[in-house]
Amino acid sequence: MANTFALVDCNNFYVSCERVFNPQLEGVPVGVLSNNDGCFVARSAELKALGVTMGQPLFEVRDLVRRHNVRVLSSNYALYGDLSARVTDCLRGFAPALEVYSIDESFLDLTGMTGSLPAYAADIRRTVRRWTGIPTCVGIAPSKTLAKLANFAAKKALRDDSGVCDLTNPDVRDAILARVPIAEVWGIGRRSAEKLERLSVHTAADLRDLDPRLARQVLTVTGERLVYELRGIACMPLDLAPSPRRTIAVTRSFGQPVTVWDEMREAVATYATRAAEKLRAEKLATEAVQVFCHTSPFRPGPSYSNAVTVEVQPASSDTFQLIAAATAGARRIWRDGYDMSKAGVILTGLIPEGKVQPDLLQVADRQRGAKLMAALDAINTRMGRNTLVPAATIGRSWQMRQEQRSPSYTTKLGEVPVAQA
DNA sequence: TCTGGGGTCCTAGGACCC
DNA sequence: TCTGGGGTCCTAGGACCC
Repeated sequence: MANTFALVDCNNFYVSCERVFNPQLEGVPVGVLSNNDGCFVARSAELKALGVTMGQPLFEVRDLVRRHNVRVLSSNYALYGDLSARVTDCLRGFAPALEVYSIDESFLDLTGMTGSLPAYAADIRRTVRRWTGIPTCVGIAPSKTLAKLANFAAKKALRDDSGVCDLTNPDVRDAILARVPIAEVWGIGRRSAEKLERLSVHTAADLRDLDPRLARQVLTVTGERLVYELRGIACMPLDLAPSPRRTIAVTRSFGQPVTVWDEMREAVATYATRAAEKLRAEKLATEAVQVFCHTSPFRPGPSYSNAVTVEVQPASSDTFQLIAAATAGARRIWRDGYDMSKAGVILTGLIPEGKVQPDLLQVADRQRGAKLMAALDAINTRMGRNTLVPAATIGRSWQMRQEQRSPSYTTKLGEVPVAQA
């Protein structure tokens, strides 16, 4: 039996989240910024209409923002993560199997479903809107790649403005594929689009009709798979139980350039602290800590970029051990005389906590450390993140800017909205 | 003045081994 | 002057995604 996938994607997700709690943002141009208040990462329809693009730096459009009174917000991931979970819960009621693909998208398995698929999709949209306040679009097709493409068609109203696009019918599919530019196909980025354009592949239909062997030659196996997916042959199954993750990263651009070692040490110690928290929250330990720092790629002056990996043996999730490894690494790549713009700590070599082979001579130390970490986590969970922090992380001159953040309406008791009746 | 963060997958090439 | 072949593992870098 042919597969049927539905991709449910939230519209302008971060903006929609902000609007749920602040109705004054309805109908006006709204943008949500990246960390450091740097670039736009979400735009309302009104802001897109003004010509602001995805990833555009705020400073480039200051004038436009003032002239049109654009509401500009810092990102509030606690809020978005919480609403995302509510949307997912709602979707689970509509399909026997579901893959959470990103914070604002899920694939649903609708294989074997009888009755009208578009009507079912319309019901999904209505229900999610009513239960969570979030608007969505739904794309339906026999492969995940085509479901993504159907969702694009629904968002752009290529067929109609119902917010739903069903591409299970081959005739409808052919007509739509011929209208979708190659760069909009899932998995085709800028570089691949350039290569394909040179081969006169301009639309999704052109790629579908390409010789799979040629696709493999130009774009490796992922390109070949894309050709089959576009032909309606599903090569990518639903990922129901995501495989264990391979890396944990905490990286930030600085609010201002860092030029002295002490500040770099504080920043890296802070990132290591946060990374260790994530590690313990997922019951993992790491055997390697990678540290990097670099100057700004956008600014003139001497540039520098370096990274180093420090082994941790035996594997650990202890904040103090990770701080020690990260700062030792950072010291090795640190150079005086540069304006460092960013640094990060990336934990590679993750293993489950239970699989760590402890050093027999240090079992007692490990147990003491584990108790300390458990106490630390308990206090920070109860009293709020950063209630208790290692001394090495104190000093915050390098911290990122976040001037426009909305309250944590759903995740901090003190910021829950109050309704007056 | 001001330009995000956190992931995955694929491949090529080097190290190492027999 | 002449200096194997094949396998595995690891890492760095490229490309892509949201």
